[in-house]
Amino acid sequence: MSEPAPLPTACEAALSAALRPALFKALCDPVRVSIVARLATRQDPVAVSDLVACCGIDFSGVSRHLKLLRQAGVVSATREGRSVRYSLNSDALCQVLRASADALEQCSEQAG
Amino acid sequence: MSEPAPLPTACEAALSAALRPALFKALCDPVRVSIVARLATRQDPVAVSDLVACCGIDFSGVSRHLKLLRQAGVVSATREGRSVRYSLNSDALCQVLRASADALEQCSEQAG
DNA sequence: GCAATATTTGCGCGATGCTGCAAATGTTGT
DNA sequence: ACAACATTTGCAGCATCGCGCAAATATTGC
Repeated sequence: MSEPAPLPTACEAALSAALRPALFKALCDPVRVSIVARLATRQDPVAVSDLVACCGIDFSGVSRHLKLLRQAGVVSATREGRSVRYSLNSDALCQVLRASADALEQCSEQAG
Repeated sequence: MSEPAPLPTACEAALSAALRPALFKALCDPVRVSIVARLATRQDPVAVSDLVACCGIDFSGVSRHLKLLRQAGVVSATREGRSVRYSLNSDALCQVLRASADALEQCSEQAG
């Protein structure tokens, strides 16, 4: 009874939950993608001022993008002296992307 | 010479290319996610009118969302009589999501 | 406390996005 | 050709987003 057979509705709900708009919203802007790409290549956290170069926009804009990415769980911030250094949550991000793919795959397997 | 050693820049570019904003833009709207989730549970293509129920918005809006999803390569459309039936490109979508995760992973492995 | 440096936040502007309504387009059957 | 049904597109309103500039906040060193 704890397993009333997986209904189509169940995996649909699971997929709907896995595909969280907030995450994709974080990755749908070119500037944010370039920030993520930049952070991905650095093991050590990077200061905001070092990210400005790869973005082509003002300090403030970069800071805002980073805030959004942080709120989406994509990056983490730690203060170090005067500067705030950001790092990419690679593992978490990979996991979420793969979980989305898995949920999708499971749905379509079950459907067909 | 064809392999000048993989620079950090190379995987950064690869990741930047893998994380195509257009795809994520397609998935950053709740209505579109529900459409994708709905289509994922159906092996056979679904008509627009059958998708309206799960969206809570007007016909026209659903049609527009489907257009955007189609342009992003997420769904495919085929006309069948009066109606146009949409189906999810599950395999392609899975592949893109996993490719993103792989590119990300490769970058962070190379970095650290 | 003050100046210097690094980042965040407030504000306003222009661009983009989502929506409903109505009109246009495509398709079938009479 | 015409009516009925399904979908798409044009239009306008409203919200949200991304941006630069300037002001505010945080931290360090004198």
